[in-house]
Amino acid sequence: MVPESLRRGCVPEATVGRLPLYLRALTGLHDQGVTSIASEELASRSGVRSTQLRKDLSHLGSYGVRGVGYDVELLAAQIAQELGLTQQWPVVIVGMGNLGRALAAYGGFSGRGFRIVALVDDDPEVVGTVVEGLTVTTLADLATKGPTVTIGVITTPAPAAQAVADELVAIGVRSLLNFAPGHLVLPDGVDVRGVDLATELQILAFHEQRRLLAISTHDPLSPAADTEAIG
Amino acid sequence: MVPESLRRGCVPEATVGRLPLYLRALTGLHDQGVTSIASEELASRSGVRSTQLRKDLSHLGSYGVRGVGYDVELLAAQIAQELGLTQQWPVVIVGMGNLGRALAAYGGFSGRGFRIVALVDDDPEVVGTVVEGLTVTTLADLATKGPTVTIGVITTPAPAAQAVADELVAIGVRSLLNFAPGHLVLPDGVDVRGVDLATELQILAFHEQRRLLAISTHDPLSPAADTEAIG
DNA sequence: ATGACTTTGTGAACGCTTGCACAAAGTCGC
DNA sequence: GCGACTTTGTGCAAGCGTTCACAAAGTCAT
Repeated sequence: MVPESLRRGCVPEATVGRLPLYLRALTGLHDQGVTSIASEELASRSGVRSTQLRKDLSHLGSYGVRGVGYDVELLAAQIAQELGLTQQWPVVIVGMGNLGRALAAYGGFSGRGFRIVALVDDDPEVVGTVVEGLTVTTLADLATKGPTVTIGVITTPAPAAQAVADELVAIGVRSLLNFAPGHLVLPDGVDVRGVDLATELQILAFHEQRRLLAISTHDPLSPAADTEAIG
Repeated sequence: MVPESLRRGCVPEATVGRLPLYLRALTGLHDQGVTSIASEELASRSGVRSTQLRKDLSHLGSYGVRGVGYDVELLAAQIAQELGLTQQWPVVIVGMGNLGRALAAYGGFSGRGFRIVALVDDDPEVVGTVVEGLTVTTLADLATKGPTVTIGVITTPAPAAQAVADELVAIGVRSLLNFAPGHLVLPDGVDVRGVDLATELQILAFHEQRRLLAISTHDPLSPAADTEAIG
């Protein structure tokens, strides 16, 4: 019942970030009828090195068989338990714009440990309408007569995000996934993960520029430093 | 013209990931009419420590004034240049489902260094329709008669993502932002960033479970399990 | 049963990232 | 002009994460 990791000590944050990768690869293998897999193969399907995979799994306990590999089903169950996916976490999406609707329509929630139990917006035109089988409510209604929610997903415009986050915390939500650009300041104990399109693109742009500069810098004007460093 | 960092050595990856945060905070300050800011204040608005902010900025060069702080406009310009945002990178979105449309409608692209120049789908019903002022084309048409694109955003269902990525790389795209779950395997030199809703939620679930277990483990029953598991 | 082979699990080394302490360098009041 | 004060920039140490090398522990053919 209690995850192995609580006995073996805590799981490093970097490992936690990769467990979902492994779990996804494992469920894919399971669907293909594969019952056993070696760390080398599972690692390449997850995009990591096999040594890293093994060390990550070692934080959960020893569920592999030396000389053979891992039982797909068993390992998937262990990771799912570690991630707390044996139960269904109730999720609320706040902000029924394009993105909020896209997420509400996304089917990958249920069956993976999450269920959308409420949709929220502040536009009177939108409140009361039915989206994906759920009636959109206001935040106030969610607080008073809505279902209990554990995870809040914020898909509002940036200016509203902080106020929404504050209200969600006020009704007991401790885990937030924020799609609005900007940094939320919240009390300790609240877990926020930000997903920001602009940030991701800008990181790509940085590397893209590096590629271009690396090429164009081949013609000389500043070569003195470079050539010394190489040759 | 050439960013300062090319002379001062390379910028750490962790720093690159935070530069967009600083840039966003700075543009916000600029809009409010603030012209100068100290590292302490800028750091708290970005959600990092001031020492970290200063070290990050030191990789770009010295643009602060001791005793005063940073010139908002100048620093923003420096970061923008470092990230390669002085030009407009042409972006294609592949997959005109809910998420693809949401991204196409998102206004935060232009003015921040990116411009959507093409929308792609493979559904004959969708190809030819106009979304956000752009006519949806096929990948084949993009390759032959489409505009040049530098960054590809993949919002297709998971099974199609790998094939789409391969085709994008074939027409010269070297930077991909993948919203489809799963790991893309691509040649060296291609930069992929994955954004996965399920992964983010599962990381939140992990911490949420930790919180709950930390409370429920206060009552004793589990210590026995320890001895059993070990012996 | 046994030896060759495969694969896991892990201690140790390495590199990257963060945080600290402090010197350097400026402003501001007088 | 000058001293007190503020804030930046950076060498250094601690912590975290990744990779390497290898022993431990199993399978499989014979």
